[in-house]
Amino acid sequence: MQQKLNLYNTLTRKKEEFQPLHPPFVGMYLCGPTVYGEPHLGHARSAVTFDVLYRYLKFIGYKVRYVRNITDVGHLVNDADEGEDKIQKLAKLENLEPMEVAQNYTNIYHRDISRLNNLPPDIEPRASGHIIEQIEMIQEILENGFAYEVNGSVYFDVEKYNKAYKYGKLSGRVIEDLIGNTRTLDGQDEKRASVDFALWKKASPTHIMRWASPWSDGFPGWHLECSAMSRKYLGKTFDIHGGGLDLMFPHHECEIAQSQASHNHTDAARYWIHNNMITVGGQKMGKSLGNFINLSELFNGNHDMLEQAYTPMTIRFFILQAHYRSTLDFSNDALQAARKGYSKLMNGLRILAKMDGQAGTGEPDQKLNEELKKLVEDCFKGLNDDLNTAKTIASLFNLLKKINSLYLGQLTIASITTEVYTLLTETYRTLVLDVLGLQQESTADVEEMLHLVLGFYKEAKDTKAYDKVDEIRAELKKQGIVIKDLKTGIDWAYEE
RNA sequence: GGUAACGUGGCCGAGUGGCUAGGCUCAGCUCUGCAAAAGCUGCUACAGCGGUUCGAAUCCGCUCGUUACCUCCA
Repeated sequence: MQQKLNLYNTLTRKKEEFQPLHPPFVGMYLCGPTVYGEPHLGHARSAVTFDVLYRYLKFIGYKVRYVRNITDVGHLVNDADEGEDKIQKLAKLENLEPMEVAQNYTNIYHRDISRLNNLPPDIEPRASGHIIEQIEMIQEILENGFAYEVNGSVYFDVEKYNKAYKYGKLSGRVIEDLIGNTRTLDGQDEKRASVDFALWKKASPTHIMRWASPWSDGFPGWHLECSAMSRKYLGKTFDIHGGGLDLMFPHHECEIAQSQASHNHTDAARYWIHNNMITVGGQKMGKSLGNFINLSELFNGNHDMLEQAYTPMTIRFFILQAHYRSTLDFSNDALQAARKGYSKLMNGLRILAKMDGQAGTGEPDQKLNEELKKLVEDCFKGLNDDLNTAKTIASLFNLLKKINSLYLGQLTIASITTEVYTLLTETYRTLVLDVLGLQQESTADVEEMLHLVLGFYKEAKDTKAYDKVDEIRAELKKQGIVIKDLKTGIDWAYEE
């Protein structure tokens, strides 16, 4: 590997050089969405952050298996609902099959997330498709003595686990504090301790999402799927586990406990990576506060908080120009600035394409060549330093300044060696397109453009400039468009 | 209450001891038929108060303010 990637590991609270367990292979698991609602800006941040990590790992030579789950079962609404499934609750309201709801939101998630040019994961397992694996895992935990059964439900014994291992090592939680602070919990709960969490819940008679198990007809606990599925596809120990910062506790903490209690007594993932939240006026954007903006709303501009629509690439750039571990504040101003920054970066690509083949034809300017090499190196420094895309984008802008100057002749392109020129263009193109995953977004409207061209066409006909008329026809035909001179006016059609 | 963060110029946002972050906005200049684009220059910074240090936005303490997690949450 040419590049040394350092990543901040939540487990150690330090930046560490990334070294996979079995190079050149890398296993990466990301907690995906619970499909009971449309994806919002927060989902996008998580997806984009880990998409860039995925892309960069592949770019520096690793063979990556990227697993991102779909949660379509198991999350509880809250304690008061006594085990009613989030997805099921919605299904009842809308009179749909639970799986229909899950499928619908899964489709929307795929649609919106892919518009942001996120690569699809290599495996996208569904919780409902891995009930058997989850049951097996519960059995292991029971056999190892870290769980107990009550009335057909199985709970994880956190206090017992804490004596053998240490519960709370990811989030820095101390179990005594947790117990002390949750004493208000209802007394009729089946759990031995408030900190215990469900591995299997017996379904109430009205609960329609249910599966058979050795304990009861029921459904798996809400942290289990990730442990079971990451293990199935990545192994008992794998390299990277990612997710939003809000999943660190209790979700990821419970995952660690489950994995450790069920097998080998080793950590499941070696590097735990967490992206920070999107905020609105300093407050977390989230479901509970109701201050979230769905991706589809961002794309079409239909939301009270939006002054206009923003394109997918504007959103992607907006996310990338901040470091993933910082909170990122949403505002229209920030998005409008992102749009311009994005366009600027894209214009650089167009200019580069026009300059090919002009370098190395004159006397090399040693100083300039060295300067350019350094700017190229800077671009990678950012990525290697805990995936600091903000830094990398700043470096790309510095590089772009030189590219623009070369293009305008303020710097002499002939004095750049072909070697440096290749390095420069390759770096710029690769980082922008392949690693940051930005893509050209056409703002031009074909109909509008044609309207303009047909105006010139009519003008040429009116003035009997038939050379011009023929030329316009020929050029449009190359684009697969034919002009139709009708009695009623001028029209066009796609060539058949 | 427990735990963990954060507070950077008009806006967004990097930066952990000394070297220009960057983008957007604004002003000026170059270029230009006029523009635009691009380049160059400039403008408001490191919440406050102390301390450590030759030197701090960066380390330490206190004060003020904001937030996150502790319940589902990307």
